[in-house]
Amino acid sequence: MSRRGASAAIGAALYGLATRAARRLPRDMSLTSAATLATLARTGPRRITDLAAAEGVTQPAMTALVRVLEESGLVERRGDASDKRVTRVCLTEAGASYVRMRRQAGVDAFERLIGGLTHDEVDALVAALPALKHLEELETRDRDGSKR
Amino acid sequence: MSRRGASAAIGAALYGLATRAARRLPRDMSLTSAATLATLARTGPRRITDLAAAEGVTQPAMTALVRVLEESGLVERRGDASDKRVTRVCLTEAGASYVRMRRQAGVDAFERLIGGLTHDEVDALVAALPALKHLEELETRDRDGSKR
DNA sequence: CCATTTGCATAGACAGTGAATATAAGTCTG
DNA sequence: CAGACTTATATTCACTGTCTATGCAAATGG
Repeated sequence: MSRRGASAAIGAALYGLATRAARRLPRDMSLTSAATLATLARTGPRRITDLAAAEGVTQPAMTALVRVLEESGLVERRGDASDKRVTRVCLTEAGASYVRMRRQAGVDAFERLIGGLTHDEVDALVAALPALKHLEELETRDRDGSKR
Repeated sequence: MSRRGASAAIGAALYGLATRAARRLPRDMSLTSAATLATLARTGPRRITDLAAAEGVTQPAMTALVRVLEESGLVERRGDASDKRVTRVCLTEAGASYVRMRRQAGVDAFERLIGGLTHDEVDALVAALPALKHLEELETRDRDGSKR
């Protein structure tokens, strides 16, 4: 297969898998809220505007979202000493715990599917692990870069 | 790596990739609407209740969703001759075209990311293609099966 | 036939989101 | 250092998507 054809085939397979996986995510919380908690877990406290840009929503939407998360005890608001306009949003222990549980549920769902693969197929995926992790890193960088 | 550890590592990588990909999907339409159109493109005309179960929403939600899609010209309602209660929802040519465009956009996004991989990484993904397609098939079957 | 079941539509309520705007704090300019 | 501008967040209003509860018409089974 040509390199170009390979990209198209891999892209199609990953797109199909990703769209199907997206439909199975738990709906006890909006996708944006879950993504925001995951971002906080990954990068530490952030300001509202920063989070809004990272998740691709407007600032008012993020303000409302943070208010709900705060009422649920998943995040805390903390003022910034050097700039009193700023609200720093911090993950609480309950929030961190929620992120871990949700992530584990997603990983478990994939593990169940992997259980239906042949031994050779699992081996092939193990060999492709560095590539998958690299793709994830490239995606993260691409998103962060294009928003700033 | 043990087979068990392998599943966990692959699951984590795929989950991470899927959740990141989900956030980049176009937002000109709800996830459910896009998924419904994709289901219609994949399996042909379906009745409302059937679509609601397939997408994991209630029947009233699917009724409302189909109404919007119909107003946009992406689907058509057709009565069923043998059972006059039934509404068969059919994809129009415009709807099929939208599904193709959206899918292509998603595939393109992955292709761009794949362009940042090394040659060896691409080779590994090509070798894992059958496994990825098998996973997609397992997921589809799992969802269809658990809802009926 | 009449009661029940099935398939879809409607009504009412609520969460999430965006656009426009308000408020308050910081920063710059002359 | 006073006033204008910019930045960070909050508020308001409207709209969409979803749910639960319910209504209605067609099919089905004694």
